[in-house]
Amino acid sequence: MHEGIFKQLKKSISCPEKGDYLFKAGDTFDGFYVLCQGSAKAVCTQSGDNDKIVGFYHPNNIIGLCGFGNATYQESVQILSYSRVFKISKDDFNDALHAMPEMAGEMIRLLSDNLVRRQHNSAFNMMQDAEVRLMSFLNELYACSRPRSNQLELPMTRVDIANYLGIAVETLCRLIKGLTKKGLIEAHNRHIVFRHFDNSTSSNAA
Amino acid sequence: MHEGIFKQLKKSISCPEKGDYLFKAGDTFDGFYVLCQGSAKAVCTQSGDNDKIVGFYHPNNIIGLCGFGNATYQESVQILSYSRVFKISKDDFNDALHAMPEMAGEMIRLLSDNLVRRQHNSAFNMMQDAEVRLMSFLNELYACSRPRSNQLELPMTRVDIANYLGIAVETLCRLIKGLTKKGLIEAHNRHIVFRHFDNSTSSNAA
DNA sequence: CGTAGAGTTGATTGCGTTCAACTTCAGTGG
DNA sequence: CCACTGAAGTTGAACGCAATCAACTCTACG
Repeated sequence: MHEGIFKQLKKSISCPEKGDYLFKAGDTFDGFYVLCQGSAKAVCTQSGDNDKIVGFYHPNNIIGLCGFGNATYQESVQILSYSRVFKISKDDFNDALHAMPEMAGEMIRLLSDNLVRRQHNSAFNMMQDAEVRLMSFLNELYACSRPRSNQLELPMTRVDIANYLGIAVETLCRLIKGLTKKGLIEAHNRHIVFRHFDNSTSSNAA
Repeated sequence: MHEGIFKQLKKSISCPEKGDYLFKAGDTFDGFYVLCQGSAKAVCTQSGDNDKIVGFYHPNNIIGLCGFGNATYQESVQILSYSRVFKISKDDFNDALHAMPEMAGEMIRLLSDNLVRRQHNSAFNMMQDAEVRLMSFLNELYACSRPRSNQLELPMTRVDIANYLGIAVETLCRLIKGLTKKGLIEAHNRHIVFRHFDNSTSSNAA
């Protein structure tokens, strides 16, 4: 969204593959990333043995803002599909902060936005039942995919989705089946067709 | 936590009473607050009719950071008990940002911290069952209360706690009963006595 | 063709919700 | 000071969503 802010900054580009980590939780924070193409997931290692997916990243998202706080990244970010990312190093950013003080405001706004988004998501996840959350998740993914048709290719596994939504994989499976039975979507593996856009906002002809 | 950052800033003080609002969701953002004394709750009005408590504020917490994003506050903050708050206006803060560019870094760190905290809370709430969440909630309240004994006076109602934890009031009641039966706490109305601090610091907390 | 991971289905169990009734507490006015 | 009132808190019974366990199919890829 606010990726434009960092246009003027010095940055390095790289093209990580599926499975690669941009960084892991606990690594020393040395900069943040702009995802230009591809997708990634953010994982937190909770107390104990099990991980929790706290979010997915899509093109134009900023990755690694969690690291400013105490100088180490607070989540692990793993690439889901071949991606292109810009990296803006901490030092370059700090230099730019002094050269262009108006960028501080932009960064503060960006962080505040992220804070609000997480807050709303958290509230939403606790109030709505699993089916509503799933449909909302799919709609958000759809919106992020620069839709050219009423279709969507999921970049992540069922296990990842279930983990993110806080439900069991089996439950997710049954929910997808339920949505299909209701005529809202069609799902073949990771290919999703939306069936409720017949007359509403979708602008394309497909 | 980072309240010290704003020591040098121009600020106005006020003493809101229980029930007062510092601001409501949708109000024009004109500054943020430092809670010096008392307590407050943050409420989000979700789509529909029902509200959701997304957090409680304790002394030294910063309130209103959610407003930087799109120039309006994104939550309503209501005072729970007689409080003292500093307000730092948006304009004063922006002036200070130009005068002391190092403050930008501090603010960015503060926001990043908040982001991480919300993220962890969100993950925690989705993974743990209600009893663990409640005990964790009580422990956090205890830690925020500058403990002088193993006791705690809850500033909020059962309804508020249940709403925040995402459970029914009746469930909360039964959980408290359960924790009491286990010998972890004693609860008389809003007065809580912790019974598990006898020998170890906290083996199962956190 | 064979294997391992991904995805699906069925049966059973349990945690937390809902609804309804009740008790306790705090504040108000007579 | 006591009686009244409404909010806050508690208890019980029944229901339902989602978890768990186990078995199975499908898909990708060597």
